[in-house]
Amino acid sequence: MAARDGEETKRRILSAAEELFAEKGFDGTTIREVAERSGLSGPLILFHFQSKEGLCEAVKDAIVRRWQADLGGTFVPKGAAGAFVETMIEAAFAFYHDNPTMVRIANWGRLAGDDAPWGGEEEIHRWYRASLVEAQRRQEIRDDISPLAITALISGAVHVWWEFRGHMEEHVRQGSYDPISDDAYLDQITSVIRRGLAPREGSEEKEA
Amino acid sequence: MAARDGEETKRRILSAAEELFAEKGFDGTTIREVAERSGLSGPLILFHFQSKEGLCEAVKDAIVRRWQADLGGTFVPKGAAGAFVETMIEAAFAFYHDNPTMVRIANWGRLAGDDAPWGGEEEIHRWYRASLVEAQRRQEIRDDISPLAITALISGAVHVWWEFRGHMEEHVRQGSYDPISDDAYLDQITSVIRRGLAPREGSEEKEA
DNA sequence: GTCTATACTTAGATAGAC
DNA sequence: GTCTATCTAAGTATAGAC
Repeated sequence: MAARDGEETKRRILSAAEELFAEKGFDGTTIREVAERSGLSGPLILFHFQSKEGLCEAVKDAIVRRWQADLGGTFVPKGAAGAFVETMIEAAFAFYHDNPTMVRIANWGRLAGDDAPWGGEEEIHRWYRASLVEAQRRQEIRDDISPLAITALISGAVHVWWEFRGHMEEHVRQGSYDPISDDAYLDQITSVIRRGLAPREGSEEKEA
Repeated sequence: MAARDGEETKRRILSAAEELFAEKGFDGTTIREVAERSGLSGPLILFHFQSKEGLCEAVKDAIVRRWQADLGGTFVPKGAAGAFVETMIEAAFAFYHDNPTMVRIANWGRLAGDDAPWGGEEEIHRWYRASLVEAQRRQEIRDDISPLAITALISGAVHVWWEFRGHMEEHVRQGSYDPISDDAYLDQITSVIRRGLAPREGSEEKEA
């Protein structure tokens, strides 16, 4: 069926596999399913990627590569001085929005015990820490909260919003909560976190 | 091997299965593994629970039942008026600490697309919402943040701390962050969230 | 209630023709 | 490079003795 073009074939396989791995996890996906979705045969997949394991690694590699090519765009605002916390929340929020399959594949992996950082992740966290420490030095945010706690608080607020989405929608449907939009949520947590991190005296910051 | 006591046998099976489901997920666990860990035979497991599916449902049921029996203890502080947000953070934090297998099994399920609320979860969320709305009415916390956003912010901060633990430890190990203790994290996020939710004027609350 | 033996199904992977 | 046919291993589940 395919154009007898190795590179194109590999791309097709990777694309189908990434979708399926995101949906059902690595263990929950069979080579046959990847074959079906890509319109190719199982043995051809193994021909190009040696084993299922190899296919998984290739998918992760492809995601990381794509992500790194994109990093300049998403994370570059290193200059943004005063509003670093807002920038960080926004970037995390946008990241989850823009990379759903990567997030889901990472989630499957983490549950399965894979705690190793992905691709350029370390670099980003070092940048987070450095920027937060710098903001603390400049008294732009409180210095009695550790950078790790700030990062976790922000990551958590964003993670839950996107990853518990269906679950929270159930609660909304049952009348436990009133729904709010993505933008409203982003604004509201930004406001809470920003005010919660504002230094004690004087520095009342203007509200958005 | 077992004492030919059906109830005791079921308990053993459920216990082994719960551990394994938490570790590896439902799909990632085989009946043979449950048999091995419980010291019983595969067919005996199927005799008592009909199918693997039946075993999974039974494990979930057992967890929910245990949880509900415990709810009075963990979540009862309905009286705690002023400090509701603190109470809520503490309860969530303690819950993750005390119920690791339940949390992991719920995580596997959610990733696999099971968004239905568990057991008495709805009740708890209705209580959250009601308590938050009441606190807003009393002007104890800001009323421009939706209860859903507050719940998500708190759940997220707690979720990430326990569920990204190994992952964050990797970042600490690589020098991206300085480590902090569970208690320090709990104190710090409580402080940030509490201050972030404090009403605008006058009501400067005393710090812990 | 519990086990051993085994049937049936599906997964990953290989052989070999084209 | 790609497919069909097939092997082998592993999973769920059943049969039937004890």
